[in-house]
Order: sequence, then structure tokens, then C-alpha cells
Amino acid sequence: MKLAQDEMRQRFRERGLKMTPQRAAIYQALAGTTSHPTAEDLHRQVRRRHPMISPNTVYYTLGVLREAGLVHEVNYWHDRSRFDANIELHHHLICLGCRSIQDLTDEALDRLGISDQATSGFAITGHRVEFHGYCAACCRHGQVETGAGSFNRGAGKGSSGRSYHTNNRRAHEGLAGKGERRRNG
Amino acid sequence: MKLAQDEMRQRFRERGLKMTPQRAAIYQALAGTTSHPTAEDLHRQVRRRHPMISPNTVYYTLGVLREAGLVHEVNYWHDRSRFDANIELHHHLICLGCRSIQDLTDEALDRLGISDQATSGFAITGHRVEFHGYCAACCRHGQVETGAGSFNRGAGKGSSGRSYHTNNRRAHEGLAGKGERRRNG
DNA sequence: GTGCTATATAGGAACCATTCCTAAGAAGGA
DNA sequence: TCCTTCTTAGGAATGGTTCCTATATAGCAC
Repeated sequence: MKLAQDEMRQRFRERGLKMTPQRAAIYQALAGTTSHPTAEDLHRQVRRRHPMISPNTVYYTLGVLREAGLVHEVNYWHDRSRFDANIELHHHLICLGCRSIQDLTDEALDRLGISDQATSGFAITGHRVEFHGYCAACCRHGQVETGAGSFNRGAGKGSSGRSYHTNNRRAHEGLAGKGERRRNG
Repeated sequence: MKLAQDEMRQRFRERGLKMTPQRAAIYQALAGTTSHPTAEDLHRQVRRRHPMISPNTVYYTLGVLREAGLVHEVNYWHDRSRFDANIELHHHLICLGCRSIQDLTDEALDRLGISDQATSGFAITGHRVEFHGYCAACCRHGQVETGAGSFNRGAGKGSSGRSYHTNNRRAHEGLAGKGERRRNG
């Protein structure tokens, strides 16, 4: 959904946030997608209209928006944070193949509860359900894995999704080291 | 639960994993707690009996165990991965105060489902429910926050839990920079 | 408008959990 | 006992994110 400038300005003002072109562009970009982009994704997109914007500004702004309750941050893998401007209660479908995240709204899931005795003094303020599996595209392309424990597999910053397991095998096979990384500057 | 050596050896053998003292110590340490320790926590604990063990070995071993389906990895914040030897279906109580994670078992939650049309072609293989709130200890000590959007707040590697928001304020207040970090060698 | 002040931005350096690389060591089977 | 393969330790590297700082700008008061 494309947000009207006035609507955005009001949301910012209500929370005591200054409105700047960069800030507006970042929030607009996030509000305009349901794909849960990373900070880097957002930076790349916003840079089209603000070539000088720094990653730092994107991180800082996302932090501010998160503090203000205007965006959510999700971390299903340990590689990078992903963001979401949908702050209504909702749930997630997490694809183990391509790592995409889809929103899921379901009133029955919204109403989940558990007995006080099961929580032993824990005061619950909210909840969220995550469903794991394979998105339609991954099902079509046969990305479905059958191995055990496939969720939360091989993330990590320097690895572009390789698992720890490949650690030494790669060395023995003489594969390229740090050359073929994701980043394309 | 303290695992018998035989039981552990069998679990490893079933999955084609070699059994080493380091590996046994790491898995034993994880199986003996419900606190969802980090790799660093485990390294610290295992080092008491294996002073030469390297963090690398801990990371590698946890990766192997995860691949084999013997442990789960969770990433509720973007700071560090946390691990769990409980591989039965269960759910989590996540404290927004001290960031502790408690296991929660509940058969009704285990049976959650959604209609096929709501998932639009997504093939579900599993699910998990996360409840957010404040643990009993944090409730006692008045750690409860009332602000909006308090989940997933200010994580990040270099920050020891400080939020992005403090970025510039700290500079203006002239607080110490990188001196007072968590790590204690 | 103009001026003022607090906050935002950009850029560059730093941080540190995690991974990569490598050689030497150990487990488990023949 | 030997051999092969997987593990370990250590040290270097990686890269998402944060820190530091000077400069720029939003928003308010006049």
C-alpha cells in the first residue's frame, strides 16, 4: 500500500519523530511491500531516489521506527534482520527453501491462549505463530527437503547460506574460498 | 537431564557422527539445561573440563548436531544464536526483560492448523508458537515495559543491547565508547 | 521569513559473532 | 595395526551492524 504523505506525516508526528526525505522513503518502501526486506534491500531501493543515503541512515532509521512501534523486526535465521511495516497482529509462513516470509492473518490464531499454570508466573503480552514449510514456488521447483531438523539451517554472516558442515569438506575439495560471495557492491 | 554415555553414543551412531570427548561434552552441556545457551555460553562451560577447546569447535559441533537433527537453533533477537537439545515439538515463552527463553509444551498448541486456502499453496511442515512477555523474575523486579513495539528491540552485535536510538545521544553525552563491553576474555 | 536548537545524516572506523583456512590429531573400520 | 576420513585448534577473515564525529536540516519560537 502506497501511503499518502499526510498519513505518514501524522504517524511520525504522533510519535514525536522528525520527518525527513530519507526517513519517508525508507518507511514508504517498507510499507509498500510484504516481502520482509533486509536493511540492505531497503538501502538498495531507497538509493535509487537518494543516491547519497548511507546504510547507517537506514539502520538508524529502522531502529527509530522500531522503537516508535511503526515497524517490526524479525530474525528467523541468524544472517540478517528483516523488517515489516505491518504492525497489526499477524503470523508468518516461513519458507525453508528460499527463506521467504509471507504474512498470515487468522483470527483463530490471534486468539490463542494458554493456562496460567502452564506459564508459571510468566506474564504474556503477545504471541505469534510461525509455520515452516515450502512456498508454492519452491514446491514447484522441487526445493523440498526431507531431512530432519531442517529449520534454522546454516545461516551465518560470512557464509551466504552454507552450513557449518561444509566447513572442512570445502577445504578438502579445494573449492574457491572467499571469492564467490553474495555481495555485488 | 544427564544423558547416559551409551544413550548419547547411540544417538551419534544412528546419525553417522563420530563421538569425541569435546562433542560429548558440548551435547551433554546442552542436554543438561533448558536455558537455551549461546555458543559462547557452551564454550565457557565446556572449557572447564576441556581447557583447550576452541570456540571454532563449539560452532562446528553445534552445526553438525543441528544438521543431524539433534539440536535446534533459535534466533529471537539478532544478537546471537541460542541452542536447545529439546527436539520434541514445543513452544517458547520469551522474556522481553531479561531475554530468557522458557520451553512450553501444550498439546493444543501442537495441533494448530490453518485452512489450505489461507496458505495459498504453501506446504506446511511444522509450526511453533512464541509467547512474548515478562518472566516471573522480571515481573518481581519491575522490568515490565509498557511502550509499543517492545519485541525485537535493540539487539545487534557491538551494542550489548543498546538501541540504535541511543546512537547520537550517547555521543552528545560524551559517554565512554567501546570501553565497557560485555566480553571479559 | 529568520534564528535557534535538537535531532538526523553521511562517512569512515570499529566491533564481534561466526565462518574460513590449514595442518595436525583422533575415531572407527578393515 | 594401519588407513582413511572426520575433528580439532588456532589464526585470519568476513560482513552485518554499531560507534564516532562533523555537518546539515527539521521544526519550533519569534
